[in-house]
Amino acid sequence: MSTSDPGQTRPRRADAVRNRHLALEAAKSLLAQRGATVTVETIARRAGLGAATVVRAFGTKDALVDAAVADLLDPLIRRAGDALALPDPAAALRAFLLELIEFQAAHWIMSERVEGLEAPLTAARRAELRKVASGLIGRAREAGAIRTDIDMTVVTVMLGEVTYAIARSGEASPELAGAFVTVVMDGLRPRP
Amino acid sequence: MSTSDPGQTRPRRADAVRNRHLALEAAKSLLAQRGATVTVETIARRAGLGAATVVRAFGTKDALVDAAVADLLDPLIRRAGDALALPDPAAALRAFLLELIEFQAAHWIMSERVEGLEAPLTAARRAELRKVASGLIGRAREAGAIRTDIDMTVVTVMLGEVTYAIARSGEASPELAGAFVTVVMDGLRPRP
DNA sequence: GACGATATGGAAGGACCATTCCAGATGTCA
DNA sequence: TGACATCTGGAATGGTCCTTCCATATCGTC
Repeated sequence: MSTSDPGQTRPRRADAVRNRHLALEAAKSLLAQRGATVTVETIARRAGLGAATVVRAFGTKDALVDAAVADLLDPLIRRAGDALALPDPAAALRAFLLELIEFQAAHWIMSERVEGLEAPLTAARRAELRKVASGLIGRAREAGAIRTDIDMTVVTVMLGEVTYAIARSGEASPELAGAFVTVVMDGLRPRP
Repeated sequence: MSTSDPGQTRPRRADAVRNRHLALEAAKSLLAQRGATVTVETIARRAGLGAATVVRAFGTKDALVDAAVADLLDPLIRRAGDALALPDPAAALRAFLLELIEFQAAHWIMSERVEGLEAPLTAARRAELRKVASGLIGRAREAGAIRTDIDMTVVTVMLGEVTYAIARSGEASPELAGAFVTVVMDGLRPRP
């Protein structure tokens, strides 16, 4: 389902497009701040719209959340791609981990279980992110910066869960994040 | 407010005591399995009681959850205490971490944010657990098994969050848990 | 500028859930 | 065994929230 479907359905009215955008931005901001418990009513008020309008623009609240989270993930994916261009693979991985922690700490909704929630857009972005992260890890491994006695997919899962955890803990101070990344990177070094 | 208050109020009736126990056991089991979203009605049905009876036995659903989670934590605290008696501090810490992961993986509710939930009983148990864990970490540190360039409270927080994260990830396979503990323990070793 | 298609939002609908009520059942104690 | 305080659970209550309705407003086009 792409944004425009020329030939069959008429294009949506300009105000509908604008309102959809307003709703999405409001949702992104509030979901990041307060998580998935924000009510549609709250999102609508922030966007300066009626609750009915917000829901109608996406079909259901769940679809709105899906779209908003997917949108939030976009810049993170882009920055992970940028890290792939850095010359030092180990430094790139370290930088990415720190960014991941910062991102998750700044986006409350990222730390919520979304059990059984139909979220195709979010799932696709997560897959993309995982792919880029695997690239970073693989590159560090090829460069000899990561031990090979542990399966690479295990390392990938581990880093994902673990940055999540650190981000979630209290205030996720830079000190804690730094110490954590140091410990894990050291632990991942090939054993002498 | 202690369980018995002799001299003032009469002791509770035997059936009330028994039903409270049934409700608590049902709650423990269901909370571990499905998390805090289980309804009072579900717990009541499992316990073979009416929903009103279950709520009345604890005052509110939140109080019931608090009591149940506190109860679930008890055996874990006991086993952590046992680990303190092991001769090798590093091995004791490692064993405790593995147990912690297994415990959290087996108890869904342990991985839920309980934001703003009044939970004095649970808070007390968590404090106890943290104390024992600090003992384990401190002992390993004194034995020279843990680097000293990272603040010990940071290490404590880190290990807590991080076992949580690993437990939460998918099925928390023993393989993943083992790899994770290995990496973190290696990363925590004093740098050569 | 006018007309039809589309969009809006306040209000109503409907689902879910913790908690309270109360009439009847059950334990407790003399 | 009888009297009475306590306890029980089905039903009622009150609250929250997503979603749908529909009369009104706005847009797009001719």
